[in-house]
Amino acid sequence: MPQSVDASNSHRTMQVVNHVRSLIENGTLQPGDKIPPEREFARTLKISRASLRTGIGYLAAMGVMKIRHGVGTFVADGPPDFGKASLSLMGALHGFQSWQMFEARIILESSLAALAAERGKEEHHTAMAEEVAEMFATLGTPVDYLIHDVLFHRVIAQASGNPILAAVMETVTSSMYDKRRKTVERATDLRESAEMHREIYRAIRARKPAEARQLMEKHLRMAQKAQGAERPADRKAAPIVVKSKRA
Amino acid sequence: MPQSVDASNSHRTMQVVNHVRSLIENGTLQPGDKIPPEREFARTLKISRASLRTGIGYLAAMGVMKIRHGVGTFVADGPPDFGKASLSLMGALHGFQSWQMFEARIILESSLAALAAERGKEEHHTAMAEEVAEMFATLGTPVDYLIHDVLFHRVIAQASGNPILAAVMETVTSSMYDKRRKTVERATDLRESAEMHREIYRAIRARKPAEARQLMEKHLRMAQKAQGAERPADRKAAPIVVKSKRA
DNA sequence: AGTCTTTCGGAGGTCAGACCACCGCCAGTA
DNA sequence: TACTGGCGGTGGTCTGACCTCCGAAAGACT
Repeated sequence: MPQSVDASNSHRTMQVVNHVRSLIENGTLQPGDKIPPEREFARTLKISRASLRTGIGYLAAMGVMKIRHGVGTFVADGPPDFGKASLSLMGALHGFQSWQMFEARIILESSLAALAAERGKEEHHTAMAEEVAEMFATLGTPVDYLIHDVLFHRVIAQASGNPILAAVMETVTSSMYDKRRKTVERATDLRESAEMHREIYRAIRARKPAEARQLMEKHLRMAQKAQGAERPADRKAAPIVVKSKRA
Repeated sequence: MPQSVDASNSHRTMQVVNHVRSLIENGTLQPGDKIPPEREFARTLKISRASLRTGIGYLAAMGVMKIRHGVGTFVADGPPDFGKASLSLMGALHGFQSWQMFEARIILESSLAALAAERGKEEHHTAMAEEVAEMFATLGTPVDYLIHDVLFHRVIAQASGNPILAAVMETVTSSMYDKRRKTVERATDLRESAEMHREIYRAIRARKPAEARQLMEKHLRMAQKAQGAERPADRKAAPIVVKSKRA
């Protein structure tokens, strides 16, 4: 596949996207930078403002740009962020199952935990410890507990030193957030959960990858069970379709 | 979807996105379906055609819709497909390293191989065998070889029975395609590569998850080395930023 | 009759310019 | 000093006309 990008989008849109891409690649545009106002930028590229906006919109949809009404348009600066929304849409569209989400999460996060155990720095350990402490402190308020739970996992992703995997994990987990928030409400054993997080933290801090991986896996499987999202017995295979890359 | 999604997008755009989402969720819109012409759809939603287009563009950027100039706009039907373009953009933006790509790929694909060994159906085995055969048949033409290489890995992803992981893998690998194509040109040991694929196939067919995982990992590590994308010695930690979910 | 060519309608793509909505800042006021 | 109103800049939306592309029906040629 020579080209790249997708065929779906039209000429002008791609023109904008590619222009921005080159600006980023040659360092002219850095994360957090503000791009020129639409009117001006459009004049520069010699296209209408409408077309420019289409292109910018495309980039914003992919999380590369952040638009702030009345302020300006900026290059994304925070941690990489694939379209969070996309997964939930895709889920509805392709009928992703809950157990598949968990499976993906288990695979990603246990590896992430192992990597974090290998590479985590002091500051990561500190951050993790703080979140664990917060979890114990919020055992009484599930909603708050969840926040620190999520944060804890996020720190681990950071500590793994692999932003790609971290971003993927973020995408997957964020699409489960809503469901978790409901489940957490009637959770009875937050204490046990917190305990497990603490163990994971210890394994990572002690630089024991295998142990961290195993504990994380155990933790997530338990969470999966708590949410009744186990994989059902065997299922019919989906029709095997291995499309050529060509559109 | 109560929570965030992203703050980046404006009222009308989200209106369109949410409308389409509900149409998909309640089954009115199926993969492959054609949505009404822009002018008509815009009238239905009581918004301008321009705004409608912004929303549709957003969906298209995320791979949920496919737009065909002069024909119409359709709901994506093929395998799930996160914005292929996005990763390469994000890569340029956040400076993803080659070794990180490989690391992600190794983690994903070895797990995928293990799952495929557990769940692969006859048809998957058949398809894999075919691709392996094709690989041996195209040892002399690297470009063609690569095609079947990619296809082989894709079948494994299919066989894993987890479309989410498959989609993620696809996103990661597709962003490496270009580089691989160059590397393959001067490859001297395609035969060895083909041989490894054959072994992986055997392990999967024999339903030996652990073995399949290990072989896949070995295979990819070798590919990584061939491309000189190993992880350098130790690096400075990135500043730890754990943003709250709230925008 | 069968096939190639032309035409045309429908669908998306682009454009221009006016006007609306939002945010941040600064001057003026209490 | 602290509050408040207004202004300028920036993104958001609308209208409506025109362009380009694709596919199929209609017509012409063999």
